[in-house]
Amino acid sequence: MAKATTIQDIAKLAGVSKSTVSRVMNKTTAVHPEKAAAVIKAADQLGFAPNQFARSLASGRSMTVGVITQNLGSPFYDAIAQGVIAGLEGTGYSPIFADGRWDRVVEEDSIRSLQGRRADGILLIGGQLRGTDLKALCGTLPRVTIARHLPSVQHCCIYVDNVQGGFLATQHLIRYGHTKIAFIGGLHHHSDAKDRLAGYRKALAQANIRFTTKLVLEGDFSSASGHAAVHTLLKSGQEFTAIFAANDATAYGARLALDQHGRRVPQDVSLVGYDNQAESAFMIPPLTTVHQPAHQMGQAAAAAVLEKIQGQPIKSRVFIPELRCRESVATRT
Amino acid sequence: MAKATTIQDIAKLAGVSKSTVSRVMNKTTAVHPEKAAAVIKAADQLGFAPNQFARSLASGRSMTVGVITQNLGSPFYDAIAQGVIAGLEGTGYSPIFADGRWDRVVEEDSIRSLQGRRADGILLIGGQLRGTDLKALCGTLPRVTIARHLPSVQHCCIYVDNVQGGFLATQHLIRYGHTKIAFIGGLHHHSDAKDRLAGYRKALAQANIRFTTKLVLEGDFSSASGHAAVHTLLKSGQEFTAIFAANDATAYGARLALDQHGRRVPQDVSLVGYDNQAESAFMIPPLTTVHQPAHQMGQAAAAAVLEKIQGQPIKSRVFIPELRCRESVATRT
DNA sequence: CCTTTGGCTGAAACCGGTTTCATAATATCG
DNA sequence: CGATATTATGAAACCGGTTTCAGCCAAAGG
Repeated sequence: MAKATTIQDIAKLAGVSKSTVSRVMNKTTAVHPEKAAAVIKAADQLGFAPNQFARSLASGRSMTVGVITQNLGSPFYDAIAQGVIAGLEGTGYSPIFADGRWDRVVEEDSIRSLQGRRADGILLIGGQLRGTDLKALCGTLPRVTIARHLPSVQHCCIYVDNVQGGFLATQHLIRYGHTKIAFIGGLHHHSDAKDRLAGYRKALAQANIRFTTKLVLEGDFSSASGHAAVHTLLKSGQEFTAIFAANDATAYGARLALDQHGRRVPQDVSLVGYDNQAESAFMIPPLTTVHQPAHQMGQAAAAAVLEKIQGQPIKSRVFIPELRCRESVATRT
Repeated sequence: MAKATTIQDIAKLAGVSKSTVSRVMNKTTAVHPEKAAAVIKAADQLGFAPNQFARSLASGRSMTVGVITQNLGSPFYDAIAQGVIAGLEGTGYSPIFADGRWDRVVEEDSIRSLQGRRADGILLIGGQLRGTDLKALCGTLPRVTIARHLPSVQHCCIYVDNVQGGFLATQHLIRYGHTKIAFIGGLHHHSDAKDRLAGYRKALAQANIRFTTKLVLEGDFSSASGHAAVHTLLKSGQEFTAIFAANDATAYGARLALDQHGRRVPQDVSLVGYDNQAESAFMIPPLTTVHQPAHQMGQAAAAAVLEKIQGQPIKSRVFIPELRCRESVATRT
């Protein structure tokens, strides 16, 4: 590669010292307008792009925030990541991504790598590490956790109330007269899935409906698992008139299986999902689901970590999910 | 933040010079085993994480490849990005992402920013910039374009044959007896959409079916646009027995609109999409669509740019799309 | 007219590594 | 045993910026 143009080249061309060039670029001190103009002209002419490494090394700030994702590809987490990008836009900070792949060891490596890159702050989307591990690993490095609630008080978390979401979905079905409501969960060690199940149980209890494990199926947040779960459920002979799926993808699979067994939605079986994935509004019938303000959470988290970098104290924030009523729920016949 | 430990601290603790520490860390030259052990022990003790900025500044290599995306959130482009991540895994190189947002100016800024971060290579997923602009901007910096075909010879492109994809989809419908096939396109300035339309026309011509603009609708790759297009089509009174949608999202919208107008799929109208999005296999009925090996393309591109960084010459590569037959196409009645 | 104030500016130190170079210590060889 | 080849190592230069510091010069004040 032809060596990139440096601040020194510009200084020579503009007939000033490199200190002056730096001052023009950063507007740290007033410089004579005439010289400033010459510098800018020279920079333009040479197509100058300051070496971020040198800049960061010298200033101590990297102007980046590390974002740890868990296997992109899930609509909910993708939306959060986009919110983060949007929230960082125009702030001078850039995100650098590292993938944690829902694996404790990989996640730890990712954080170390981000530290090596001297990220000014860290944003964790989901993740496996415990609060204490994080603290040990990051020290005083500003960090914010998204879509996960860590009990530790001083740790800032931006998350959704999944218990409430599960409650809303189930309550909605109960209001339509359903009492035999199946729940297709997610991975049982995943806290979101556990919380949604808790919300489901809470709604049941409030309506004096007996909870039975026979109506809770294990899934893994995939459409295939929803499909399989409905097969299992139908084969079990257990009666049900409604299904609450732990996420929309699971609901899609469930919907297909129901169709394949001649059960109509919503006439025979009502269905509620979770996530309000883009495709859900165009399912047949359009899927009633629980909306999570993923994009806003991402933005809020970006703003939060920036504030923390600036030394301001920040507090955790819980977002409230909302039910999006469409056409996959009907009164029990 | 408490100042991080530096190579100098370790040198002092281990009683050697910083050159020696560097040598131990990088295994560039043999050092006395005893001293090496002392260095390693000191590094461990102090929890040393080398400053990537200093390292990159000194060595001139950043060990990163810049990836320019266009508004994450589209399944096809997301899959490519994941392929890139997978392809870089274990190579020592990390991806840094920058969003081009399908905007020429933003894209140019992104490239500059990546140059500022001294990326060793650049991977462009989609994008707006012309080949000559790119060349002017990047100079000799290794770069590979994914999912777009630039005429310039020396420019390496990893892309799919969209004409062939459009051809396959349309031919499939023709084989099932359809002659009145509507096409719901994408943005008409988008080359993928244009190519798919060209494939559609090619299949029609080969079967001696007259092409009419009355059966091609303008969409924007969104479900809403597919939904609207079908409304328009039905209102126009134009007869049709099949629809080829420029992507799966569009097909979802079309499917819903058909349902709302009492047209059954596939009995009344056959439907083919494009992208083989994850949800498509769980649509009702499961959607026949054109599969693009997005993940593999991402991996191939990552491998290509790495080779180019190592100075090896690389050539463009075109991937062939495949039809995934499911249940949304039936013989014309 | 001389001193003080204040705005600009360049020289130089510094950030934390890598890498070159010279040198001291040791090994090999005739 | 003396000369030469081979290691191992530290000193110092360097990467490309930022930032401190001192100095210059012009305007303001006494």
